[in-house]
Amino acid sequence: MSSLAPPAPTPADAPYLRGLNEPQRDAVLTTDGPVLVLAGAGTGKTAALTARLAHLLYTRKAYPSEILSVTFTNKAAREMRERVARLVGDMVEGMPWLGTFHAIGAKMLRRHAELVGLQSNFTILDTDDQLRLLKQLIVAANLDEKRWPARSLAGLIDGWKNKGMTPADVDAGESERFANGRGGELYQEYQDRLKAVNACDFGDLLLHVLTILRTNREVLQQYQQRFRYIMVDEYQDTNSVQYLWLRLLAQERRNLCCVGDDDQSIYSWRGAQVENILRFERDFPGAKIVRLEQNYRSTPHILGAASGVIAHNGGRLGKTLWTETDVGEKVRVIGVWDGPEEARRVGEMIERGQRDGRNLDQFAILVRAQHQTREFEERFIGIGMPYRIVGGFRFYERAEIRDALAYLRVVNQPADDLAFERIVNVPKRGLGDKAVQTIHRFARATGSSLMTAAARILDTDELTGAARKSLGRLVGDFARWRDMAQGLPHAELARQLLDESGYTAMYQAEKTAEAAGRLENLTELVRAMEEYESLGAFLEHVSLVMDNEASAEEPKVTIMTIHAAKGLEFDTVFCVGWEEGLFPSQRSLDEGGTASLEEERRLAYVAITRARRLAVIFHAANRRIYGQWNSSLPSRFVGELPPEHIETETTMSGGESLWRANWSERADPFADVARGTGRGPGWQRAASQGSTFTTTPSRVVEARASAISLGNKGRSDLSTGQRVFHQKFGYGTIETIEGNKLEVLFETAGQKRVLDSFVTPG
DNA sequence: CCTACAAACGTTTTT
DNA sequence: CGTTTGTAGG
Repeated sequence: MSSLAPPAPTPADAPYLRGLNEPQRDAVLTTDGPVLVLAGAGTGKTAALTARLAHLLYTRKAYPSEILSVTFTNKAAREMRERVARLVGDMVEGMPWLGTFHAIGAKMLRRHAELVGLQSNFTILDTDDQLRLLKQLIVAANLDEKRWPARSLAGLIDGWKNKGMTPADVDAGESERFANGRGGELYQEYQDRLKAVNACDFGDLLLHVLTILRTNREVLQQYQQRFRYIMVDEYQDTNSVQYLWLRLLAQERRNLCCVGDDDQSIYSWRGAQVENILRFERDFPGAKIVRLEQNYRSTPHILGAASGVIAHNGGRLGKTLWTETDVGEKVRVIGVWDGPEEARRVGEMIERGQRDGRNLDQFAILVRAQHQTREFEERFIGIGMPYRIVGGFRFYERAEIRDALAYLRVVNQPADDLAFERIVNVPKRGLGDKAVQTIHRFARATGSSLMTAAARILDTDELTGAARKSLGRLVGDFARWRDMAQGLPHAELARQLLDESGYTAMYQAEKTAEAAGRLENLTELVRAMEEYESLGAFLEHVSLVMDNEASAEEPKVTIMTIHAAKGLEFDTVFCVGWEEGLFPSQRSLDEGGTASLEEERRLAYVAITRARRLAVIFHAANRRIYGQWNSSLPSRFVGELPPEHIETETTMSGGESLWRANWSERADPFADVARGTGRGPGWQRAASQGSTFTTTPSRVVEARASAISLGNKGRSDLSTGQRVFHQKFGYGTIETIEGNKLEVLFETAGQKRVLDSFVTPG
């Protein structure tokens, strides 16, 4: 720590305090003891947080490595790192514990993996791998995968993990939620399988660490000592594991500073507990509460509109946002006929803004659900308006990226069965279901990995000529790539691997725009690899951190979900689709009760408060859902906007009274037009919609894995001259036995070499 | 084993 | 409506 910054200046005129208001300074300077910073939207939360970090470093209250600083998203972590660097320079380099919960969890878990039965080079599964594995378990448990989809089991397990529950904690009642009470059992099996392949999923990164902290006093103490100060961003989004984690770590020194806004809690569906923030004072007695209420972002009308909506929620900690900026424009509320018109109007307003010299980067369209982006995409393509859609598929979620990573994972760790399975027949090399099943069966019987099983099977006649040749080539290729990995820079290795495996050729042959895009992504992937020390380091990064970094090219309109917009701000914000059933979403209305309606309302609050200068809210009278036209009512949130802060307009004849009447549900002026037939007259030139969230199935049927390794030892129940049955070759007589390999003279198939695990005494 | 076609199926938000 | 998943034929 020789490179520490200049001696601490007197706090009052420290550079990092410049421009901070009273409460912000308070938050920065109250370093010891528990602190809760209630930071309303746009109140300079990040500024305060980074200044606080700088303050701790500057005054040498802690070394960079002694501060635990967690954020929720990678973007937030990156931003904080950058901003701290601006204040304290390279010192930020020495902050290994600044990152997302998951990244920090992974780091800790790698150090203590053996305490939960993993090796430190464990792989982190993506959702796709996770689902494939669960599906296998469900099929193996003789369950109908239609009736009990892997997806819902994944959701359940995720929920349990978010609550800090290991399989042992799942009681009968919880277990009942899947396959008539077999939920807990499947959870246990899943964890066993993960351990067997030395892998863990996202939830494990937190849960395993919690288990380690709970069961290993020395480890806990070590971290309690190390982290002199703990800071948590977006505290309202923390779930139970994260909460338990923090409580354990902060217990000793009690220097915990949490920053959050209960009104912006929008992740309860992912296990986040607003209660965490609501009960902070009880959890940490003597906690200091700091309120940041001066808003530096929006105009009074925007704040007034947002506050009016959120005021309908109960159980808030309560804040009064105020601002010194000019009144500005009222929030515009525009009622349109249908979705396409909504897109058209938004486009026109942006074009007008452009003519007034505004940059396209200053506009954002905020949607409730991903599929709403289509309408705008179509319209913008039509009028040549540059746009960017944030969210959707992350870079590392794209098929080609995951395939490429799977290849690298197998090179890195040949026992990575899930990765192997993913690419064994990609590109198509004649190793279909049947071949994979054979490999699987053998791997299971011998307790070895798929790669090992594949290599052994080559010495037999289990696979037919073509498949055997193909598999042999693949196994040989991997052996060669593993050798190459020793000498070659890993980016170069990846390049050659993708080439020699025929993977790039597969897309080159396609000659579609989509394939070209995929090839580009692969190039990008290889390029990104160059920045990492080792293949292992890269794989870690990619599974945790890599996201679509919108390379700032030309200015574009941003289209994204409200969730994705949290923490961002734009000059002009279009809040679209404010209709009952869409926003608030039907689902939240159906199942969640008031709690989830309030969460929707917080979303509305988040959406409006993204705007600096102008917020425009749209609602359409007709919308197409599943290709069917439906008439829709304006969202109840529209009615909750204080009239003095809004200006309404409607493009339909009859003026605003139309939708007001509509909303009150007395007379529905559109009823006979649209509702009756479900199909209106001539307005359906609308865009399509749909969704893209389903995964490629793998049809590997597998029984439960045997934990016993047979190695090369043969079975004791077989002897030469014995009659045996083989699924493919029928009955035959054993001629020779060599370890686990048999020479059998089959009655119809003739002499074959087979593996003992494939025959039964017959 | 692969390709072509039909039939369900699903639509919130994501580290 | 679009997608993915299952089935029949080559």
